[in-house]
Amino acid sequence: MSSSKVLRSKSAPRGSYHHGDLEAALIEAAINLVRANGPDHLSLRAVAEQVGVSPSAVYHYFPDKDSLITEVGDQLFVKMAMMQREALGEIPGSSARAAKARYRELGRTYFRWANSEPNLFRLMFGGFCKIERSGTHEGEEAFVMLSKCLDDLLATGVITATMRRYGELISWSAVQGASTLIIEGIIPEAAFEELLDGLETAMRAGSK
Amino acid sequence: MSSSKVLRSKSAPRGSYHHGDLEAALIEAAINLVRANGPDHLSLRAVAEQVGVSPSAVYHYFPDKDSLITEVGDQLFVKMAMMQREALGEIPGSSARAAKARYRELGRTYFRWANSEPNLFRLMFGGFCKIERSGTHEGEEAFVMLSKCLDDLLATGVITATMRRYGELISWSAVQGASTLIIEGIIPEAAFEELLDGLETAMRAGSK
DNA sequence: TTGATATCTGAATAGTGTTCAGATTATGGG
DNA sequence: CCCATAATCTGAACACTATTCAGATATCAA
Repeated sequence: MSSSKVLRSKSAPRGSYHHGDLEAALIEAAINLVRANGPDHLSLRAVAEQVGVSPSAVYHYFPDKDSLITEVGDQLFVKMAMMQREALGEIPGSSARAAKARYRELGRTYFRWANSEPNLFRLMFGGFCKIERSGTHEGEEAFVMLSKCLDDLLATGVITATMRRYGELISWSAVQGASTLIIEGIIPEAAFEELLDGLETAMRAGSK
Repeated sequence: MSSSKVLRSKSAPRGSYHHGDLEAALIEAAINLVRANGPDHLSLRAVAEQVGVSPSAVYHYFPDKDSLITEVGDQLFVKMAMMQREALGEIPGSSARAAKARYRELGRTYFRWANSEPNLFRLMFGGFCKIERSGTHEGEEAFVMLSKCLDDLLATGVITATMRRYGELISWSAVQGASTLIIEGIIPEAAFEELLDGLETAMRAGSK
């Protein structure tokens, strides 16, 4: 089959030998191919063809295929944090009601991302990208947003101090797990809202 | 490199043209290769070579590579349920203490499986195997074990009736999610015991 | 304009999933 | 026992993959 539409960055001279911003174009093409075909089934040659470049050109920017995938994963984590930030921005206020709404929206955004782009979610959490992690998440934006959200829930009396201690771990784990179980067809989609209900109930009255 | 030790089922005539129980041998070899190299990077030809058979022989038992992987996934789910059953069997008694111990051991077994064989866990929950699921889990053994465990916790007054309602969903999701986050190196291993503490605290006194 | 350097190509190698005609072995009926 | 038939497996082929490397092409600095 003939190569379909070729993607070039806006600042790239069309038809020139040099591409302009090949690295970014390769990552973008890889994201689209993973989205369509899954993280396994990603072909380096298909990525190169999408961009309109020879397969070996890729090796000037990435030592191998796994490095490209890892870079893609990195960008996806950034993108996901951006969505969380945007979601939180739309719910201002310091009332208990607002704090609860922020907490749920944080979870919903996480799940919506997983459910709308399951293949990207699988790439992020399926052992494909080897990102070196600190282990502690005090600096990472998404974790900080969740922490602040829990602080607000504690301050407005929605959750107990005891449960505040487990807040990040339980919330993150449960939302991550439910997302996986749902996109893999193991539990129904409607289970997610039920999980949020359960989480809120659980955190509300964990024994002090 | 020369093909290493060839695996044949015990009842197979060594060196004969026919294998004996090729299907089972192929699945076993596939499991070992996935365990070592990850669900991506599984090679049909490597599976065939392990068993000492030509690549095309595989196609007499599986229409394609994905079908073999799906079959492997199926068996892994059975194996996992078996481990849960064994773990529960070692904790008899109807006291609250025993019920709590069973609940924790159910979670620990789930996590131990994931943490000791991350590549098999990734195969099961990474979108590799296309298993057709009912959606409801009333018949599935692992789910039933968790349900009974929660019934005992309710009967012995460890958890409230309100939280009993969310028991399966929260427990399963949280354990699944924590397992993923830990084996992918996103949170530390020690977080799992902390999660169990948090779960128990949360379920103990959810508002009635 | 002229090196020097960054960027990309073309061809080659080794390995992949999959198909299919045919070789080999087992099985059941006479 | 022997033979036809069916089950099982092989070998070669095809199109595809990641990766390497010598060399072609473009950009940039002097």
